[in-house]
Amino acid sequence: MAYWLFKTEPDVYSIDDLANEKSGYGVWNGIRNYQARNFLRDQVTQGDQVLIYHSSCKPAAVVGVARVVKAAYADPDQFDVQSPYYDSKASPENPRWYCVDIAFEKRFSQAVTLADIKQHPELQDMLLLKQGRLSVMPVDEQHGHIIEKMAG
DNA sequence: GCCAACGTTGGC
DNA sequence: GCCAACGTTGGC
Repeated sequence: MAYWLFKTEPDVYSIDDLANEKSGYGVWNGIRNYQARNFLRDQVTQGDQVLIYHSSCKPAAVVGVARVVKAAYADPDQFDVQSPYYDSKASPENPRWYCVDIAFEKRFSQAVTLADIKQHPELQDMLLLKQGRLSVMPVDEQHGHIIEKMAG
């Protein structure tokens, strides 16, 4: 069972928005970065755990956990001319971008901030600290456990 | 609001 | 296919 970290800007879509989805799950779409796309398309599996990370806010932090309920499928927004995520080079026969469905699992009583992670000696190897701009990334299982423990 | 990191675009 | 210019992300 793999761990992932998904970033989101809480102003756009927060963990509370995910928790409040009437359908019981949220569509994780709008990923338009090839490295993140490849993880999403090729490796994110139903049942995987996802650390939800709020970015571009004070403080940036891992705020809770979700679970993948549906593996990658073509992101419908890439075909929607009205959508900001529209991509003229993508077609249903040849999709370029993918999304997954995730279900809210829990919100941490205590968010684990980026500063907390930077201070923890055992978390120095996290991709989060090495590649700041990646929005979907794998997390070592040990690292995931440490973060869950820090959240109390 | 600034700026570093880094991905993408486009001219050659 | 190289690389400069440009745009975006995201922490501070």
